[in-house]
Amino acid sequence: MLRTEGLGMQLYDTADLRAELHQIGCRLTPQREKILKFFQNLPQGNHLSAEDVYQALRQRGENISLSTIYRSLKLMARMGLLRELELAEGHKHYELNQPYPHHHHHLVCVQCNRTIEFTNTSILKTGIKQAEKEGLHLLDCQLTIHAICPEALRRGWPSLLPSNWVCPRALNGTVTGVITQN
Amino acid sequence: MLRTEGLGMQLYDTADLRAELHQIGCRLTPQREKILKFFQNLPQGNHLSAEDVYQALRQRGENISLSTIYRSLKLMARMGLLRELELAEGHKHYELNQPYPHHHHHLVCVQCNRTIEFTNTSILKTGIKQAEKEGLHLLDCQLTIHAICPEALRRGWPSLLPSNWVCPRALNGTVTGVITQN
DNA sequence: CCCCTAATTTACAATCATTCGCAATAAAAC
DNA sequence: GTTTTATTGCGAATGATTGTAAATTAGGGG
Ligand SMILES: [Mn+2]
Ligand SMILES: [Mn+2]
Ligand SMILES: [Zn+2]
Ligand SMILES: [Zn+2]
Repeated sequence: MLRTEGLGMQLYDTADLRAELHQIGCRLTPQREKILKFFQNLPQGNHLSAEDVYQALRQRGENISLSTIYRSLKLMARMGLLRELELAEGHKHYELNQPYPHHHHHLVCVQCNRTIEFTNTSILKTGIKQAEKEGLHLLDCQLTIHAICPEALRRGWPSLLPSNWVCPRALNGTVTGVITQN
Repeated sequence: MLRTEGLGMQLYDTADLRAELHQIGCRLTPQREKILKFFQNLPQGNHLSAEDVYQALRQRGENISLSTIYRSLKLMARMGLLRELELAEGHKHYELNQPYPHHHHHLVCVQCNRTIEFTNTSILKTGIKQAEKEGLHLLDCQLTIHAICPEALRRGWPSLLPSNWVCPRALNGTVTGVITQN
């Protein structure tokens, strides 16, 4: 569910989580609590796969099974606590769902997967309007801009690039935490 | 590559396809030609998986292997002839890439997968602007609005719905061909 | 036309993310 | 505490997609 309050999920505590879980007939478990807390303490701009979350928690000594990670991520995405993203990599990524005005979108290079976040309020308005027009309840609204680094283009993309070729921009990591204004 | 000419892909014929394939060191094969023609003759609003394309062509007596379908769809998406869509179903969908002003976006119910297309010119402008700002080459730009039918909400979503429950709206098919104006 | 070479197709195996089945465990309602 | 039923964890299963290697074919140059 798209959250329209002005507060971030950081202020969403254990009691709130329990309440919201109970509302839909679910229970608060240590696993669910830890997973949500983990996302709440993650720096902005991280987009993690289920496997990423699994490894990160395991390193902290938490031993939550991968199945449970998958189940929890899906549940929390449905509940609107997390956002499920389809970037360009063959697996889903998750981030904390930050309501308006922190709601944002993604620009991603299909070659190096570098991902840049940006905000744009009119897009959310479009989503609200379209859902209302069709009589549906809005859950999320994501503009994904697929792009390609000029370095890759010069090397012959969209033909196959040499399998060992890595986009130089990928070196800064595949994710930037900077949210640029529209 | 995002195509900005005013013509639809319908007017993209065999010679054009050959030329564009040769430009990137690829060959024109009967398989590729048939797959593109298939999409060019598909009614607006269809979003097909690789398996869908495979079955449809097979029914027409064309025997193209599933592997080839996968590879061709990916190649043509890279070339900008097709658009690769991440709707809500666990597999990719493809449609003919219609350049501006036919460029459109999708509103999809995460329960019944009903998909509604709509146009909005300002979103494409946003995509162009963001890609330029970051110095990347724009490929595609898709607003995907995730929503839920009120019928599903009333039945308890986001808790698990009875496994046999089907959204009544799914009966009209999961896709509508109508493009509504923004 | 014919030849040559590299691109492509094909059948099939393999991979990878994700889900499922089920016995064991543990919330939370009473 | 007891009971109920959601949840976990494990391994197996699934399903979309990709890889492999041999056979085929497109298309450029004679
Ligand atoms: Mn993000
Ligand atoms: Mn469409
Ligand atoms: Zn790149
Ligand atoms: Zn629905």
